[in-house]
Formats: sequence, structure tokens, C-alpha cells
Amino acid sequence: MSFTYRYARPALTVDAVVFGLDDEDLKVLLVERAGEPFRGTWALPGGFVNVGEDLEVAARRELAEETGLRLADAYLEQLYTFGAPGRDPREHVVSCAWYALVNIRDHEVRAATDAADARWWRVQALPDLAFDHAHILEVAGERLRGKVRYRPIGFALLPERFTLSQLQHLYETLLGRGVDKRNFRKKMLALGFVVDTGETETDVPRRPARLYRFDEARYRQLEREGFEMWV
Amino acid sequence: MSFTYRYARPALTVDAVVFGLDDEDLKVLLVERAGEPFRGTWALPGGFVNVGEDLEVAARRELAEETGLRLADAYLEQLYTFGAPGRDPREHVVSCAWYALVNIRDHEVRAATDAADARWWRVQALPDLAFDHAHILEVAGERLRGKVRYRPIGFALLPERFTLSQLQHLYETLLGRGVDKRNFRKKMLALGFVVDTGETETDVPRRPARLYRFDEARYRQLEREGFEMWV
DNA sequence: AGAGCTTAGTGTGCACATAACACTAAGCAC
DNA sequence: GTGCTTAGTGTTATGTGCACACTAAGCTCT
Repeated sequence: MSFTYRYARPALTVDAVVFGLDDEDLKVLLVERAGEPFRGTWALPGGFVNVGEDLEVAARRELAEETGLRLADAYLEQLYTFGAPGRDPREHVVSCAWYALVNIRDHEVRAATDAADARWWRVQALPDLAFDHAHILEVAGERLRGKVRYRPIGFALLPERFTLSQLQHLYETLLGRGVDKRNFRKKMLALGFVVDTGETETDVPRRPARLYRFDEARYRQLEREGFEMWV
Repeated sequence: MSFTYRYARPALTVDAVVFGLDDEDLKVLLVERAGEPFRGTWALPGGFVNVGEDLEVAARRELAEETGLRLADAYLEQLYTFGAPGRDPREHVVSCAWYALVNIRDHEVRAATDAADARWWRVQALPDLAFDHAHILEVAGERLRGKVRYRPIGFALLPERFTLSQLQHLYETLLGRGVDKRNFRKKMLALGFVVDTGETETDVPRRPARLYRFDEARYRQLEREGFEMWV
């Protein structure tokens, strides 16, 4: 079967930049390519968009197919569309890139279709990447660093219940600088959408911390009222 | 001549949302469609991307072809890629939308290829639009309103030399609210990249105002030093 | 020439937000 | 119960945002 058009068309793909956070670092999910071109090279999960398929749906599908990861309550947003001729050695391929923030512990990752392997890599120590994926990752990193300061998207990187220390560690990691503990806690609690669950950590070899959660409904309410956060 | 592929491909287009400002309002450049579908309906200028053509180049080309407008020192940025199946009645068409800010007086507009007419419309009083272009325009408006507050992109809407009153009018129009004259002037001049040219207006039936210009080199310098604006 | 019109241009004070800073509290391990 | 580790807490100084009203300068019209 084949498809014929009156004019030549660039191919259209989606790629996903999935960020995760563990106790140490910011990580990104990559797959090792099983097919040509760039066989054996690490790359962002992604692939061709089907006709009649929404771009976001395509991004989720390719991600699930190649890494086994299904985005549920993760944060997912379109990043940018990369269309420079020559970015794919085969032909002109335009890629609509998306980025996602997930809690690493919630998601089992396994290599699948078209991928020889799939695993998390430290953003600070990436392998060589296929295509222009290093560039895409750079753009994604900038967007993440920029956006986390005025939108509460970072919470998607944490478990549902988290301590203020974890939240602070998250911001320090993303912003790349330390912040003052007292000021940070004051500011976060003053925002009004980081709420105390009444629970505390268990099984930790030290004083247990209170557990908080991100109250999304409250955030949306405040947003409607014209409130603005700035970290 | 025709082109055959192993798998079906969505078509790929670019659309341009060009904003301009005159003494009264924020305007947007639209074309009246000369061909089907939506013949006779107003739409964003745009069209199919050629194979081997960069997306930004395609956006500029389509804009020039349909409206005669050539973006030189205008601000141009990718907006979002719209790919919902059904957004074009013919088939699955994915559109990479761009938005631009230009100084209306610098640009002559005339209908050309594929367009029966081309003209500026007040953003507040738009006609019915073809495809999902009303939605694209809405997204563009949000982006503009958001971005103008922390990036000095608004200057692209003004002539090279402008008065602080013009600049204030610009911000008031974009933000949709009045601002205090004294505070506005203090803040703008404190930024350091709005510089006095030493000249003043001529031929105005009132006290002439000083003319300022946007010093882009200075802005880039400050940006590198980690400075941040916020209006 | 002078009166009137129109927009340009200017400073202060108060309220609030940010940033710097160090010690006690609580639970666990040994 | 001692020691270790991280949790949790307030005050002060400084800077920024915001409200607010009058004089200055050039032109027009008579």
C-alpha cells in the first residue's frame, strides 16, 4: 500500500522530552535506537504521526510504545516544532516536540518497539544524541527553568505527598542555585495552594517532616482571581 | 508530477499572526481567501510548506506572497503547532503557527497570490475566520499579552524613535488596562535599554515630547548579566 | 501679543515584599 | 541517654511597587 500526493510533503514526527527527578538529579528519559538511521545511538522517544491523529495523542502513543511509560497525571506541554531541512539525514522531517514532567518512582520504564533500550539519564551527563535531539533537549531545559518560576508545574515531578525539603530540593535543582530555607517555606505556604495533609513521613532515621500536597483546584481558583506566583 | 510515500502523511502548513499597532488599537493582518475551502472568508495568511524549506522561511514566504508584507526588523516567533484532525475540512492538515509584531506604518499591505484581499483588522472586532484561525488568534493574543510583560518585544510595534507616551499607550493597549504615567516612565527609564535620542517630536500642535529608542545591544548585555524586566 | 488648549514632564511617602541571618525541636540509631 | 540528622521557626533592614497632582512648553486662535 502506498499514498500519492500532488505535491511533495515533509514527513511529520513527534518527540517527547520526559523529565524526572530523583533524590539526586534531574533526569531525562532516552531510548537507544534499534533501527537506522543512528542505530545504537541514544535519542528522544518519538516517531511518525499517523494521519487523523492528534499531535498530543501521537506523542503519548510513541512514548508508550517505545518506553512503556504512560502519562497519566503528568504535566505535558508542546515545546516547539523543529523543521530545519537536514535535521534528519533521510529526508525533510518536521518534528513537533513535547515535554513532560513525571514522578520517576511512579513509572516503570522498559524498552519496546523500535528501541533497543530505554532508561533515565542525568541531564548533566548525557550521551551523544541522534538527530538534533541535543538541541531539542537544550530548548526543553530552558523552557522548564523559565516556566517553573511562574507556574506550579514542578509538582508533577514529586510524589503526590511531599515534604517542603523535597520541594525546595526540586527548585534548587531546576534553578541551579540554593535558596534560603526559611524564606522558601514562607513563600510556598503563602501561595495558598501548597497544603498540609496533616500527615508526616514514616520510617526515616531522623525527625519526620510534615507532608504537603499541591492543591490544583485551589491554584486554578487563585489564577482566575488574577493572582501571580513568582519564585 | 506526483509524490508517493509508503505511509500516509498529514499535510503541513504555516500560518502567520501579524500584529500591528496604530494610534487607536491593536490590529491583525488578515487575507480574504480566493480559493476553496472557505472562499471569501477571512483567514490568517499562510500556506503549504515546501519540502526542504525551513518553517520560518515558509512563514515569511507565505506572508510575503499573500500580503506583500516582508518582515525585516520585525519580531517573529513560533507560536504553536495546531494538528487536531478535522481542523481542515479537506484532510488532516497540521499547521505551524507563527506570530509577528510589526510597525504598521513601515509596511504597505496588498493582496496577492491566493488572496482576494488583505487588510488590517482591529483585534477587538474581527470577522468570522476560516478553519480554526479564531482559536489560533486567541492563543497568539494570550502569548503576546503574557510575553510583553517580561520581554521587550513590544518595541517592534513602534517606529524606531518613539515617545514615552506612545510606549505607555502600547502597554496599556496590550495589557488592557491603564498604567500610572509617572511610575511607568520611572520604570522604563530604569530598565536601561530605553534611551533618549536627544531629539524631540516636530510638527505637533502641543509641547513636543522627547524621542527615545530601544537599545537592543544594551538589552542583550543586561540579559546576559542576569537582569530581568517585569512590567 | 496674549489667552487658552493640549500633552510633556516631574517627586514623595506609605505599604508591602524580599533577603539575610542562627538556633531549638523531634525522632532514630547506637 | 548521647549523639546524629534533618525539621521547623521570626525579626530586621532594604528595596520595590503604587498611589497621587501640579508646573512646563509649544502651538493655535483671536
